[in-house]
Amino acid sequence: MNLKTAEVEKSSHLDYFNIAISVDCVIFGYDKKELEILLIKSDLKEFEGMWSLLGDLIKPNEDIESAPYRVLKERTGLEDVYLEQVHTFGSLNRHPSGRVITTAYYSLIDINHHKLQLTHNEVHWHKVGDIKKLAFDHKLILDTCLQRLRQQVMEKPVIFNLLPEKFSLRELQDLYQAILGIQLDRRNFRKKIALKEWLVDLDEMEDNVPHRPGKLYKVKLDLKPKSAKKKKKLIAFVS
Amino acid sequence: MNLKTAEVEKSSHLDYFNIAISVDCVIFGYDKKELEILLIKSDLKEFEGMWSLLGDLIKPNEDIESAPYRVLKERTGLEDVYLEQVHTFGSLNRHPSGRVITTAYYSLIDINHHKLQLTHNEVHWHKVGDIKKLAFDHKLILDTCLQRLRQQVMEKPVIFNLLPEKFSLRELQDLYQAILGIQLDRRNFRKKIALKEWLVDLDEMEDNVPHRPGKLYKVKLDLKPKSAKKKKKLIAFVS
DNA sequence: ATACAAATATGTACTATAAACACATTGATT
DNA sequence: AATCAATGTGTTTATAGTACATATTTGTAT
Repeated sequence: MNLKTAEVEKSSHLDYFNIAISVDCVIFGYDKKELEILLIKSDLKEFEGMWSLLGDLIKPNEDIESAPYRVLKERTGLEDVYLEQVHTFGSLNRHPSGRVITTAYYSLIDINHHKLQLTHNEVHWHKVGDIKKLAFDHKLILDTCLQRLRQQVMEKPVIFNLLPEKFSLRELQDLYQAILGIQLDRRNFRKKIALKEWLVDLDEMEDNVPHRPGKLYKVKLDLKPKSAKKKKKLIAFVS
Repeated sequence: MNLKTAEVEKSSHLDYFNIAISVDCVIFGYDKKELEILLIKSDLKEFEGMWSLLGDLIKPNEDIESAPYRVLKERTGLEDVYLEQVHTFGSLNRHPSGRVITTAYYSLIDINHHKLQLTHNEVHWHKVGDIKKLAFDHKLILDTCLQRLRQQVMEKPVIFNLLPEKFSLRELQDLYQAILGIQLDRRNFRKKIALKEWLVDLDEMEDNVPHRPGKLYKVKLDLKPKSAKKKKKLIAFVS
C-alpha cells in the first residue's frame, strides 16, 4: 500500500483510523479423547452469557505476530507453543461496539500437563463438538481454524503439544481421531506415522492400563520447535 | 475478542485506533511464458523510484473482503476474478509513515485478454523473476503469495484466468512451468491434467503456429466461478 | 516434391502410497 | 486356567507418480 505522510495526517483520526485491530486465539486442547477449546465469557451486554475466543486489541507498539503470544501468555501463562496465523476477519458489523478487524491464530496446548493459571475465572475449556454458537463471528473463526488444523495435522508435527512427553500409538491415534472427527484403521495409521519419522521408540512400556501395555514413544527432538515442509506437493509435481 | 463499549470509547483516538488497515493485491498475470505481477511506482519519498503492490486503506464502511475487489477495480477496471486472502502483515515498522497493518490478497488476470484501463500511468507489469526488491515489505508479501499460488495451482482450477478462452495443452503446461518455476514432463503433465477433469475438448485445432497444431480446450463451465476442494487430503487419510 | 524442422500425441514399466482386511500375542482380571 | 481387552503385525489390491521413446502431423526451406 502506498500512503503519503500527508495523506495519513489528513485522514488521521477522521476516517481510516476509526478501525481497531485485534487478534483472537483459537486454543485447542485435548482431554479424554475429545478436542477442546479455551473460551471466555463474553462481557458485552449484546452477547451476555455467551462464550467467546480469547483475544485482545493489538497494542500500538507490538508486532501483530507478538500479539497472540501475549494474549496466550496473559490468559494461560503459557509460552513457547506453536501459534499460526489463519485468517483475518473484517465484516462490517462483526463487532457491535464499533469497527474491529481481527486476525485469528490457532494454538495447541496440553490441558493436563501445563497447568493453566486460569486467573480469569470465566475462562473454561469446552468440547469443540458441543459448540453450536459463540459470541461475535467466533463460531466462524473456530470453524476456519479447525479446518486449518485438520489440513495441517498430517503435514506438520504440530499436535505433539497436545500429548504428554511419552505416549503410546493408541493415544496418538485417539488424538488424530478427535481432531479429524473420524475413525482410523490402526494398521494403516501406524504405517503412515512410521513413514513420517517423527517418533523415537523409547523402549518403555505403558503402565496403569488394564490390558496389554503398548510401547511408548516421544517426538524427535529436532521437530519440537518448528518445521516447515511445504515443498512436498511441489516436488510431487516434478516429473 | 471481547471489548466493552466503554473501553472502546475510552481508548478511541488515543491508542488503539492509531493503527490503520490496508489491503494489498498481488495481481499475477502471464505473458510470453513468464509470470508477471502488476506494480505501481511508490509515491513515498522513503521509497522513491521503487515499485510497490497495489493497495489502499480499508474504508470505514467496507468489508475487508470487498476492499481488494475495489482496489482491483479502481486500478485495472477488472471485476469478477478470483481473489483470495493470503496473510496479514503487521510488523511494527513496515510502513514509514505510521502504523499500518495490511492484509494481502492474490489474484490472477489475463494480461492480453482483458485490456486494462491503466489510467495510472505509473502502473506496469513486471516479470516476477526479475523482482529483487520492492517498497515496504512488499517483496515478502509477493513471496508469500507466490508460495500460496504454487500450493494451490494443482488443487484448484485457479489459473484459467491467465489463459484465453481456448488454449492448447502446451499453453497450459507453459503456464504451469512459469508459475512453478520448473520444467514438467509433457506426458505426465497431460495425464495429471486429464485426471482433474477440468477441461473440455473443443474439437478444434490451434491456428497460426509454425508447426503441427494442437487440440484446443476450454475450462469446464461449472469450474469458472469458484470451487473448493479442501477435503481431498482428509479423505485420503480415512482408511 | 522432397526433405527437414518442430511440435503433437500417445503407452508401458516401475515404484510408491492408499485402503481394506484378520489373526496371533500379551498382560491384567476373575 | 479361562476370559477380556487391547497391542502388534503383513498381504493384497487399486490408484497415482515417475521415467522414458517413437510415430505423426503440419509448416517451411530447398
